[in-house]
Amino acid sequence: MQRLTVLMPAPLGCYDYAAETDIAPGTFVRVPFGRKENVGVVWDQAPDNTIPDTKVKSVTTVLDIPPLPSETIRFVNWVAGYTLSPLGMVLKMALIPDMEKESKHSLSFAHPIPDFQTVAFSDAQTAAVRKLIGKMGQGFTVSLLDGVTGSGKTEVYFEMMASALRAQTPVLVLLPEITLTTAWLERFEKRFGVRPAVWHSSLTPKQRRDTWQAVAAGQAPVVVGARSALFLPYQKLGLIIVDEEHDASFKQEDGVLYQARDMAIVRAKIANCPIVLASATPSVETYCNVAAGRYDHILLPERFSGAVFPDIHIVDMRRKEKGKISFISPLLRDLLAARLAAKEQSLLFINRRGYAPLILCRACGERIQCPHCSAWLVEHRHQKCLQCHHCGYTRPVPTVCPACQEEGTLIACGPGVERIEEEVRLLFPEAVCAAVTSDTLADVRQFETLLERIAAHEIDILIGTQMLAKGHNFPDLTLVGVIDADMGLAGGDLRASERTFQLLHQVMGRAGRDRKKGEAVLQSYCPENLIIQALQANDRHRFMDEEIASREVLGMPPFGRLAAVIVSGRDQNQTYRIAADLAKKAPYIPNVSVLGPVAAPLAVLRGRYRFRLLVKTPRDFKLQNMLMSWLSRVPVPAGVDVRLDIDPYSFF
DNA sequence: AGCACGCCGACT
DNA sequence: GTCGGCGTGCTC
Repeated sequence: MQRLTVLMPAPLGCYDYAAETDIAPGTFVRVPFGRKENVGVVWDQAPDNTIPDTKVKSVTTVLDIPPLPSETIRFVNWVAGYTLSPLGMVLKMALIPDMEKESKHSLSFAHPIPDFQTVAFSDAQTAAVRKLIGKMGQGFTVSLLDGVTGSGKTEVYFEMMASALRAQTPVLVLLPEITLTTAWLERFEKRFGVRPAVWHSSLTPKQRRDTWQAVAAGQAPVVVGARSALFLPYQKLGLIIVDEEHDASFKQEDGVLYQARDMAIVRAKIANCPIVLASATPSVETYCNVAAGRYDHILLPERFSGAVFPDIHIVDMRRKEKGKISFISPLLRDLLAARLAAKEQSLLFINRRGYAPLILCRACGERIQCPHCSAWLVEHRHQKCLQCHHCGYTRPVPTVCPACQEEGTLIACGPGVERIEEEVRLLFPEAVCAAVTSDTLADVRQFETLLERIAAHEIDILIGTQMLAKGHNFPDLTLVGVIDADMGLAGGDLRASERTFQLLHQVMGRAGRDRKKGEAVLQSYCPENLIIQALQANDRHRFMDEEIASREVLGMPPFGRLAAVIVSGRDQNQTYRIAADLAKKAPYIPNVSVLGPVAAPLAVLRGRYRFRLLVKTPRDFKLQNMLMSWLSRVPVPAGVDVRLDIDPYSFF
């Protein structure tokens, strides 16, 4: 009898089992677990000799499923160790729900044709292509493909993919979920003659199963997916592309907390293959890695096909005439009118859903709050209700103030998409406008229908959130208005400036992508802000250099490392006691600081009180070991939850 | 994560 | 007197 370890897709570690013969790691097995039977994977960990033989049960069946590749096993181990998540939780991300269910016909994706379409390149693009292709088959390398919107980044990395396809090695392309649209897939099909395999959260169970099995069988030459596609069972990856590398949505914020861009680099290292990060506005982290010589920098300097960055007008909203409640400045109004006259399209960007972010009583000052979260309720006039954007709580709009019972004293404060839409309809009743937020579009299908309507010029003025900011090319769109350019800076967290800069740069890039030169209007209450200035000058380096300098002075990432400890519970006092106990028992290590606890910015979320501690360490510090030994010395009662977020992006 | 066991409120 | 609420504890 052999003893081996089996890992199951549950928030647990490995369990020991007995088997007649040795079974190779990666093999799928069925094992008794509690009073049930589970599917698990034979793991590469050593058995635990402290478990007596009497407790060890036997493997029931060896399943006829292609074994998990050893690279996937190593990757799962690495991610679990880095994020301090239970191994089985990470394994779960690498499997599909009904592992035993067999697809009727094992699906294989058509092989993309490397030379299906030949593309004419500029000199800069040709040089970039040559450099990138030179990295194929040379082992692990990281390159930043850095080029503004319209510089032809996609076409350039398509050439590198063609090279991987000729070498018969699978390719993974990671995209932010929102960019993964028909438009991207059509571009791929035009270049390679077939559609790639796709992987994202809204696949049906059958599509999921078919695709997983095709990847495992080596029958998916190209997979295009959102972050979870990293965990598919690739046999021998030849290339990874991470497009829109700076996008904050690569950070998974629930379950296992991981940064998919960073994990993609780890995955490439394990596969010993090249990885390319592509962006028009690289993240501070990536920029620093380039500066330090860790990543190769491949620059595409100009906009391809003569497209140019728009002319930018800054409007100081502080000089607005008193008493007049208008969110659209006279300049923006005039430019919108000119676009309508010229039969061109405009986009108004406001990154806030609903009608107004706050309802205030002008008699008693009451602000209507969510009963479960420390957040204001947002008025949604279309749905005739107030909503909490954090927990989903909904209530009707009250007619009297809930605090002082006065009638007709409640006023809506600040703008949201719906309110801007209302103002636009008032100003331009003849224009066709469309509000675009996650509440007006139920699914990907509707979003794509809308994109088609925009492309067909059925809409004159678009009003929307960041859904509209990313990677959609509308040739007739020549004006972008940013209603509140300072909005994203309010929270003041580590990456607020960076995110705002990237988002505004991206949304302004929507204006005048082809031929026509566009215009952009930035409405700001703080026009002297560096971000606004750098955007106006179209000078990314000015912003980045300053941002990097300030991170360096403060020892913030990537010059130092951060980990957040989030303590939550229904009992405020008990929760705080645990958080305080953690702070008291924090180890003293030179250059390592433990800050807090402080009430989280969202102090109550879904009825749970939340306190945060922040660990700040030097760049090369072994954060995980310190966290593990620290937390093991603090007993946590049931009802209180302690979560770790390594390299946090969100500070709520 | 499941799925038990276990101890307190409204029902035949 | 039982049915069932979900709090806590275990699964090799």
